[in-house]
Amino acid sequence: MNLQRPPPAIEQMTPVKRTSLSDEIVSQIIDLISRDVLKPGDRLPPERSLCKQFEVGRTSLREALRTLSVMGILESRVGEGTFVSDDTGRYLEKSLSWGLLLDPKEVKDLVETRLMLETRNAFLAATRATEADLQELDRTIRGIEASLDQPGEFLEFDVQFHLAIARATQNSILRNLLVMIRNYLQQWIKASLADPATHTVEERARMSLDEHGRVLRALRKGDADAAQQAMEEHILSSSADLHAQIAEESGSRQR
Amino acid sequence: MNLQRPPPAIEQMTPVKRTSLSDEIVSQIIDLISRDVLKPGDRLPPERSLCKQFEVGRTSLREALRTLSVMGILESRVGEGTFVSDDTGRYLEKSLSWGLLLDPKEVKDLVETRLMLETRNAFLAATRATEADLQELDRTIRGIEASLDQPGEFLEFDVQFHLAIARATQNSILRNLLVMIRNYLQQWIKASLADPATHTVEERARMSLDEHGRVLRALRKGDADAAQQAMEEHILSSSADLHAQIAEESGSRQR
DNA sequence: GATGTGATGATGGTCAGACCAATTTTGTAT
DNA sequence: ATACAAAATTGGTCTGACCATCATCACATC
Repeated sequence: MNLQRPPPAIEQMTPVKRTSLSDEIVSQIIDLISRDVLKPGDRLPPERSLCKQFEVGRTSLREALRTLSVMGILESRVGEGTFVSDDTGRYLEKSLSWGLLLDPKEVKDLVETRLMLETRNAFLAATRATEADLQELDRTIRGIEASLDQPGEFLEFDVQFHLAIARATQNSILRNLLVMIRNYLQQWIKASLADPATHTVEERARMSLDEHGRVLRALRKGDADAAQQAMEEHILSSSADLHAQIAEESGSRQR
Repeated sequence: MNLQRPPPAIEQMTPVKRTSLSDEIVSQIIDLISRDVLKPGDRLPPERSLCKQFEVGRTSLREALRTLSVMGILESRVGEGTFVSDDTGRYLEKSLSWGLLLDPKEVKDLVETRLMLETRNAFLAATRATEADLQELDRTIRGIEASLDQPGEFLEFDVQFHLAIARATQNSILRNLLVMIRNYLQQWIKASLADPATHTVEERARMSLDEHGRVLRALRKGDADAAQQAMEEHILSSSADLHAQIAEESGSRQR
């Protein structure tokens, strides 16, 4: 049939796609969100209204909403409505709640990817961080200091610190990638904090505080290489516990 | 207002959940897959049969299938049926690409991200590439050499070369990220090849051939630093034309 | 006036039956 | 056997209906 086709699998995602109705709606809504027409927390019109607006049946509309819910972009609550999720990227938690676990190999890849992103972000942030960025970093590090014995809050400030650095790079793509990878790893990070197999929570927290401080000092000096190196040490240090955690769980996969 | 909130975010996921019908089906199917009752490539019974089996309406059944499709676990093709995806675990890359969809993509940021990914991939590939990987790289570089005057084919081999390096890292996440970024940039790369504003197509092609050769030699020697540096030079070199292209078009951005 | 309470409406979740479009399978003619 | 057309299969979509949950508000109670 189709003869001269030597270059077969050029994994492209672009080819013409007979877009189904629901997929069309999905991309429209994503577009609205990315252009800030729809902001996190916003409530969408009720399904029956959207049907008329998109000129589709409720089935297609609901498939689209379902898709976006699975992706963690929307949340539906019966009797209330459908809302734009506060933090997009919760996708992983959903997968996990269904018992879908990443195998250890992929976690290793995630850590490796995170190491690359964090170090590069630190490097770039060192030469681009604005005064506002630095003050934000100050705030988060004080938050870390004040919550050494409260794992929940500590973790939150920890995320904020890394996020602030990502923002300071002024590169939204790098930031997005980092946030995404971080979300994937979040559960293991939580677990490694809760499990005193290696360090106690507070030990780990103090080490983090110290390491974060080093990163921030390098950023303040605008020393890109130092910032990169400090971040690398921090990631490797905090990943060590994580690796132990993974080794522990591998094999005891229930699901 | 709400001051008295000492124990605020004890983010627990335990609360009772009124599982919707479709979610129930989702977890049942996932269970079947994880117990190898359903294997990759297997075809599921038609929807109407599954409805009777689960004793639910087709709506709920389809929502479940849709969910699993979004997660990359199932694939539906009209007229054929629904199949268990060959490689479960694609849900990772899927969500990664969605995350990027949520943000307008700046070319400058894309190039910067690509530089990071390509150099890091080259670095890792130098110590991990198998003999098969290296032979694949040989093949593509010979393809580049043979198509210096055919922009279409040349571009194809160019993509293959970088893809082969990404595979050699043995890190599927890094590979996926690279493919994704590359896809976003592809249109600009094409344009910069077609537009002789800076170099002729063949000049550009010959430079690329040379640079690619340098990268490959470093990989063969297993010299990670050299590979990284060669790749960095290559990306910067090939991005130079691209930047010119962008400067040319800047202002005429649609979307 | 503050507080509980019940009715009402809005909204997401589910169902049943039908039709459409793409694909496969079957049947028939060459 | 081969080629082509008809029929059956299957996922995609539409319509209209009903249910369970939640928000709202008027009303009765204290």
